[in-house]
Amino acid sequence: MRASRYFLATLKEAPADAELTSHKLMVRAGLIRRLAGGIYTWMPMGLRVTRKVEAIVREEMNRAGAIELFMPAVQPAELWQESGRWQQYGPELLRVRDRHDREFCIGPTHEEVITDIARREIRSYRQLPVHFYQIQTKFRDEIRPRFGVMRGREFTMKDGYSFHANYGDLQREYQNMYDTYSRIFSRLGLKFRAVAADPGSIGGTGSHEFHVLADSGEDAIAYCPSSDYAANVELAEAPAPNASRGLPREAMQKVPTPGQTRCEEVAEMLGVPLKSTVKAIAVMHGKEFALLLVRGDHALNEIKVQKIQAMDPFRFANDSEILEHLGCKPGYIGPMGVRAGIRVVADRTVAAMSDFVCGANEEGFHLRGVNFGRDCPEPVQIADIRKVVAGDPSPDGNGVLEIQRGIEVGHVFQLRTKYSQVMKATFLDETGNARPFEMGCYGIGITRIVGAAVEQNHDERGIVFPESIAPFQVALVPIGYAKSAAVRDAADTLYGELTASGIEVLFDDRDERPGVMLADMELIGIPHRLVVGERSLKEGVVEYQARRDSKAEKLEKAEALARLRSRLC
RNA sequence: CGGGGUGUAGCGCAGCCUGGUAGCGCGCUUGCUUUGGGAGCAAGAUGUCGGGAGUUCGAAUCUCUCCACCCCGACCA
Repeated sequence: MRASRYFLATLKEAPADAELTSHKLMVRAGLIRRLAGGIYTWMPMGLRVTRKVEAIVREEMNRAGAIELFMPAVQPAELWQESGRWQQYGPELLRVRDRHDREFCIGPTHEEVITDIARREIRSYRQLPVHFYQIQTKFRDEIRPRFGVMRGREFTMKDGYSFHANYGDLQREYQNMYDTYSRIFSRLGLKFRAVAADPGSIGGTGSHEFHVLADSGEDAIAYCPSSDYAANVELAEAPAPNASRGLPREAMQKVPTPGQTRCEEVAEMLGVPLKSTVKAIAVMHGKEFALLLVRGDHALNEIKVQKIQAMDPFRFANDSEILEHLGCKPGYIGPMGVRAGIRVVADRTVAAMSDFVCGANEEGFHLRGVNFGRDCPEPVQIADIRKVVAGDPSPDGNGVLEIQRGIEVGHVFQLRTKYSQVMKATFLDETGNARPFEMGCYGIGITRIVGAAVEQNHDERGIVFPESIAPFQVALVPIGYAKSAAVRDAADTLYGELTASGIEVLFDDRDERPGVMLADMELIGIPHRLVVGERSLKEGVVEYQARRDSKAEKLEKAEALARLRSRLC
């Protein structure tokens, strides 16, 4: 491709609304342009990248035996009412009406449509198993779109749905997809990790997420370096401490802590370790008020709370509810002297603490030397309600956990019969009985992968695309293209030879100043670069530099060609 | 939805406090010079100062209101 006939949309400065590095770089490199909040145009250069991601995903899905189809983006409300999600999904589902006032939604996902296809088309176990997938535009009206294409409202997703006669076969396909996804992310050239996940609102049982590792990722992953264990921190279990609770040593004592409302502040003021404080979090479950206790240096895991009995759903109590039930404002609350009937749920770690510091339920005061049993009642309920932290023992019993951050780019679920049952999608088994399909569901965020790839691979000069998804493989930069016949001849010839070998070349024939061309090629992140100029031509060489190299290498033209061919063809 | 912030040329910003001719850098157009890391000189074009209402002789500037966007918290590929 000659740059003079293409469309480069590079920018020196990033728009002010971009926060994340990858977002800034994608805009600056001319990959994307924002149309509205969370809605982006894929510019020519960016589209080339997404097409490459799609191609790899498509190839591997086909290899794995899945069959591509294409479902409508606009879906009738009736289907969603049938599955119950028309009510459940909430405002994230973009609902529209047609001219006859019939209701539709713009599909955020396609379980309903594919289940409808299956119940119409598949009648016998002889037609099973089958796995359909598509690469399609989804729309989710996110509460807060951000990070450019990483959390957009409109995005491209590969979603696949498999149908099976029995659970065993679903498990086989689940493993097949787990392996396929691992191969896809490896081919994309990304550092990633597969982790056990919370099945979340889509429902079902087994579930794994695939995360591209990046410090700016929105998710935290707990993993164990000495075993295979890896899980989203939302899910990772914090085992009960080994040591049993120590005996009380201190007498309980009320201490003034004016203005100190956070555990950190109280610990510092009293000169005690943060680990010996207890943080009380007031929540409401319907009309019921409850107190959750976690150690001062731990964080509440809301997903785990959601899962404990009679706590789903819950929300944080507001100041007036706290005042009503504890007679105190937040910042000084604790389990001491709470009215009977208020449920106190202690984290496992807290339950094993003695001589701890907590709020006195009196503004400006905390208590130290507090002990369960002696000073306040034993907690009504003990549960795992905190987020794991680095250094926690691994739930599989091998070593300790580390935490790293990731960007979720893939998710595999075992849906089982969640949709087939409510939507009456059945087949006849060997004995002639109608049974609901066992279903699996497998998603990959195509456009998010592009953002994640940039987030994981960039430097101060711009994007460093993995070879597999770079918009072009080679940047050919002639210096003095218009002036020098020698340069022009050499560059044109090289361009012809590379192109003839099937190599994708961005030939910068704009006759810009060298700095402009080099900076643009680096910003866009093209992995290989050849510079042709009079200076090097006189020495009979061209200059080759890989995007990550710090210096150019002088190579004879034939050698440069041979090297690129052996690498890229 | 709650809390914080920003809207001025295509992009990045100043001007606003203290009302009085709409500015700077980049980009864009034309010409000349330049040509190995985002050129120099000269000449130019581009604005409902987010919208509306109000105060005032006069509003980018003060007041009210609406809107959009961004950042921090509840969602997910």
